[in-house]
Amino acid sequence: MAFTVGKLAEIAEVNIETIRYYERRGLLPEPKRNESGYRVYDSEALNQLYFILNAKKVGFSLREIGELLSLKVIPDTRCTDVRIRAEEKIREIDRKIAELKRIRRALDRLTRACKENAPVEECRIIQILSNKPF
Amino acid sequence: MAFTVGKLAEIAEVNIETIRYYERRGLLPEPKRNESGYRVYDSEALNQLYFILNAKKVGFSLREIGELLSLKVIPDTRCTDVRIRAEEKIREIDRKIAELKRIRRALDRLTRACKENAPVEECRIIQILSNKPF
DNA sequence: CTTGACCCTGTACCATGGTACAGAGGTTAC
DNA sequence: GTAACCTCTGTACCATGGTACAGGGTCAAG
Repeated sequence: MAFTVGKLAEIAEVNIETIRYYERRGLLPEPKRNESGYRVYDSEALNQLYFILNAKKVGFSLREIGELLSLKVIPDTRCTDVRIRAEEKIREIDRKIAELKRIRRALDRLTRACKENAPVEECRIIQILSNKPF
Repeated sequence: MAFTVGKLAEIAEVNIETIRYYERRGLLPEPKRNESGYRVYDSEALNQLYFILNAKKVGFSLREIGELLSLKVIPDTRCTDVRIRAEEKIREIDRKIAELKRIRRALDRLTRACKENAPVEECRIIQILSNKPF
């Protein structure tokens, strides 16, 4: 139930430096220290680390994760406050998907403009991209 | 038909430092200089700058743009060689879209787990994210 | 002939998310 | 008791894509 930083890193499958980095960023609380000044973590710290890693996986930046974590300390915070952020993130992801689809269509048009065997000087893809954007 | 760097920046609507940065990165050729050592650009340089900006917009990194540009100098390059890169980029974008959709679904599940008025200590979103990832 | 608006080079700095030391000290195994 | 391995702090470095000076020179208007 008590880990050193190396053990925590091993369990969470994360670089040891990353843990110290998260601590510096204020995402992990400063842990207790043993007599030699070594960091001593408990399972709560492990869960908070998992939270950071999972929140990252669903698209939150470290700054946003910090904000989510600080909600916990603000008195009278409701689950809704967390949910609102998740919903805003969903909208952000939807915007990104739309943007990527737009790009995908543009690339599709470009590849269709390609006359396979033309020398690169006549490459329609390059020509189109060399024009002033609208 | 001959611009200074400031004029080029104005026409292409890009920061003047960005142009010098692209030159350092080898994306823009070193331009001619006038008697005072000022950079002198022509419309070909403008088109190459447009190419960089447009290629960026369709998702190519500056490194990849450099590779596309160097295709032009390799003898016997065909338009297909450019097209192949565009198609690889399409696949990359498709992977990104799929990943974002996966994330979106995960966030959807999380928000549905939320019991609106629960205090943050009982927040299901936070609880789920605090578990070991699969 | 001075003021303002350019341009030059070189270097430092920004965000983001880490990673990699160096140089010191602590712990464990044989 | 010493080698191998852990941890500590502090700082530097990585990629990516720029942006912002400082401290100089140049040029056009009035």
